[in-house]
Amino acid sequence: MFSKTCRYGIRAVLFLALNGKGAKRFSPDTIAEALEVPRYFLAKILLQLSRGGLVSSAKGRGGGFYLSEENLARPVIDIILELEGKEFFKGCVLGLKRCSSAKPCPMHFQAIPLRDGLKFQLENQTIRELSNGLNPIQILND
Amino acid sequence: MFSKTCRYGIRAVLFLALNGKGAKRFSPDTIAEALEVPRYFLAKILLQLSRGGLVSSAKGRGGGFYLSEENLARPVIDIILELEGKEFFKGCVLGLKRCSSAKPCPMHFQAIPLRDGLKFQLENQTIRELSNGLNPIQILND
DNA sequence: TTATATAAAGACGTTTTTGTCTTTTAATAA
DNA sequence: TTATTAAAAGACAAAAACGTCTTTATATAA
Ligand code: FES
Ligand code: FES
Repeated sequence: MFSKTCRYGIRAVLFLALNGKGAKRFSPDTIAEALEVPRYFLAKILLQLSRGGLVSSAKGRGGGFYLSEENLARPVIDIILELEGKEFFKGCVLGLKRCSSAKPCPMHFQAIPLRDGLKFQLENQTIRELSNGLNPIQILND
Repeated sequence: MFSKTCRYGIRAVLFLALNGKGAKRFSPDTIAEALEVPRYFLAKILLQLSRGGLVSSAKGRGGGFYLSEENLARPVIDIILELEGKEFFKGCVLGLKRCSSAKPCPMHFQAIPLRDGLKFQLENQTIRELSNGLNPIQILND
């Protein structure tokens, strides 16, 4: 479904949402240890998310990653588009050049409504909303 | 969504379903040219499908790939399970060790119903059914 | 029996994804 | 100002996915 990059990224963002009360900052190492994911790899993902405006960061002593109000107000889908690419929810599931109900491939009407359904949900839910009422253990590996 | 292996494989199976009236056989080259996919790569995919009992083949002069009655009666999902692996429709979309509604990850209730919906459709549709009423151009690239 | 056509097997190469490590830049505390 | 801390940048490497090619086995036709 999602790449490891994307899976780690979503969980890291939610980790920040759940633990960041009071302007706390977190290093990639701290997050990676909590989520049990490769630390250097996660550091790169956080950097990419930072470039995409999905997370905020501060350099130097006392610095680290965190979520600003703006970050929290972003729709969840933006995490996925940033890490999987802008085309993730576009195009034919069988890889054909065009995708339309006018000339549908054999799987079009089975797959596209479901994909569009997920897309709609993620477009209309902010990171804050997704993290609300979430138990911190829900992003942990066991 | 699907890997290239899986996308090429599904289209190749449907090519055989649509063109195989009258016990015709097709070489990987013929199929690859029609579908505009890499021929040697497709040959490997067809071999894997053959091992999985999704397509049939005959060696030697006049041989090639085709679909038997048994092949046509297989559910569409088996193509995907063969080429993506048996775990494709299983497990947590965020990669967590366990997936259950008892301890759901943040995306569980958004993603799992949709995935299960697609799974159910593909389990309950045979290759023959999927190919019925299909226009051959629907598996072509343009 | 011989030539030919074809799948099967397997070696090899390229690209993308995933993962690791070191060096540089910048912010803060003392 | 100096030491320390932490993100940013970038080099490197392993694994998986994607793709190509050659050789071998086998069935059919002549
Ligand atoms: S044409 Fe293939 S998914 Fe729409
Ligand atoms: S727990 Fe993640 S999808 Fe079910």
